[in-house]
Amino acid sequence: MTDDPVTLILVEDDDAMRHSLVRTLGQESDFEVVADCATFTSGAAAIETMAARVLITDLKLPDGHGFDLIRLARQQQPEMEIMVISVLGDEKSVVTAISAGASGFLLKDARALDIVRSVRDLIAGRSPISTAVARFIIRVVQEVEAPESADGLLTEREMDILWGIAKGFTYKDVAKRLDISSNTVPTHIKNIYRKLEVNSRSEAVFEAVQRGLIKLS
Amino acid sequence: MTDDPVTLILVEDDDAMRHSLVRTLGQESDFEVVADCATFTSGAAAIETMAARVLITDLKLPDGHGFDLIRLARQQQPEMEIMVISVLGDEKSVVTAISAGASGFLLKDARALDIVRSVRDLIAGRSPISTAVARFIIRVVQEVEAPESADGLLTEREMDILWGIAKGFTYKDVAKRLDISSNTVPTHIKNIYRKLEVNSRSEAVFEAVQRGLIKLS
DNA sequence: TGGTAAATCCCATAAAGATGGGATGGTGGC
DNA sequence: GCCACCATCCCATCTTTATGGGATTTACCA
Repeated sequence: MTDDPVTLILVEDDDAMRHSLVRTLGQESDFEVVADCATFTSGAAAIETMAARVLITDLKLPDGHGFDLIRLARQQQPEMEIMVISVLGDEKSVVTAISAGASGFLLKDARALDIVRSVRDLIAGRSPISTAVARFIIRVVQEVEAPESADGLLTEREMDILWGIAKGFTYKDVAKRLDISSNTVPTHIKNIYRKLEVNSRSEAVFEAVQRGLIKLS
Repeated sequence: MTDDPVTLILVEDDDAMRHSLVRTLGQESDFEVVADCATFTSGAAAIETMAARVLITDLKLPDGHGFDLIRLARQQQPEMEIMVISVLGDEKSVVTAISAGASGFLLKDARALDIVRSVRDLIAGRSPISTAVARFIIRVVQEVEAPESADGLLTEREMDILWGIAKGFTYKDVAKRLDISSNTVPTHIKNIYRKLEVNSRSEAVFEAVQRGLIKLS
């Protein structure tokens, strides 16, 4: 079967590296490098003017940041898969690139074979990531999904009340929803304030979110 | 140089798979499998009684969940590197395992060579992750670190006010802090409410946090 | 130049909240 | 059996909010 070729836009300022990539990728019969750019400007122009399946970009470009290129691509062509090939493997670069929209991240020491396979991984919905940078990504996940710390501080009933005020309900509304007297609500509120060391609804909500007592969305 | 051997605890209920792993890992002269267990119970016992550099575990065990084994290991031996080798590659399993403390995650189709190299990656502080599961991890990072979306919705001044009410200040307090009339504050509040489509301070705070307008901590 | 948006100020009123007090019944541990 | 904690209810008072109006200045953009 002759599928549509996999179209690629390549942005890499180092000439030797770029030529090498073009050659490597070009040897694949079903790959087609539709644009190879050495600058942020030309890369942005390519993204804005021609459709492609994959964007491969460096992060350090002479006239702009690769991050912005990634964001532009996300905006212009949401279906495009984005892979970073960079020497920058520090935590900030990695996390920023990923959160900007990159789905793959290879360090520049990757070999030719790895790159072709990585592109195939990418278009198959997988995410090729150099092991050296993956640790940074994992750390983010661990920190974020962790907040099992502060629980049990508030009682179940107090959580109900808290949820109600986060949603902007009045005492009366909350009382009606929980089917209790509207006189009872202020009592719980008082206890919540004492426990969270606050003294207003908005501060309580903020504090509760910060402590992970209230789950967003 | 003769370093200390890399000690490993292996937990895998499938006999064939476990024997294969023991054989593969044992062939490395500097590896030492100090315990190979087929159940959650024996795995937990091993973690609690003997020190090891690396834990390799399956997720699906006959008498308990691999997640709990990971948490136990984190608790008992924080320095231990944890790698999951599993057939379960769904989003929930992956994210749960990672946030529980795993630093590596291989699907079971990985070849012998990959496993040895992955263990070496792991003890070197890197994170071997199968490309197929890496996408899930990336998605978490993208969702979490993303909130660059709704910005510019509120003006700078409105953000000042919003920050004030999140901190529990009254209109008067906010006015004093920003050195404006206390009559001006309600005006901004009204505009904030309109823009966020809410009608109380607490709801505004909640909505603002949810939209990423207010950064926590 | 005219229009729009931001930021400031003012006033008034009804609604809701914050906070003090006190009280009852149930549950679970020591 | 007593004590601590939870959940419930009641009341009163003062403060703060929510919301409606209307107004001015500045600044930027079409």
